[in-house]
Amino acid sequence: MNPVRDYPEVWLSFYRIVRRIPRGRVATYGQVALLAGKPRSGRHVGYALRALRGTKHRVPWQRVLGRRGARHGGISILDPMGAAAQRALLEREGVLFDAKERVSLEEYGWRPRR
DNA sequence: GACATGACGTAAT
DNA sequence: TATTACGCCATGT
Repeated sequence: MNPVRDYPEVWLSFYRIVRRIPRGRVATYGQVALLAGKPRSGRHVGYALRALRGTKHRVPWQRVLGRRGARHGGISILDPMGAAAQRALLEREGVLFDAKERVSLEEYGWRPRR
């Protein structure tokens, strides 16, 4: 069975959005939720992405960050190993973190048209 | 159905 | 800028 296909439809809509985030750019959970038509379901984007651990998929989950302020994003994964993995993946595609473990959304934020 | 949980976000302090 | 408080809502129990 396909581990992704069998997830709830809401989650699939999140995955569709996340797949559109280009290499080297990042989005926030709230942004993904908004684009998926669920303005106040940012938390659930995290749920959906967490469910991908250890599965075969093509979802660039590392490009989704939590809001750390008006212009910054940061890792929200609770598991330290997962957090380190996310940072490593992002740095490998050119996304740099500042001294406070934050990413500038001005610089790396994904700004989709429509 | 009630209740707790959580990879969130915003406003208030 | 940092911390706290609270709203939100799909899932799992």
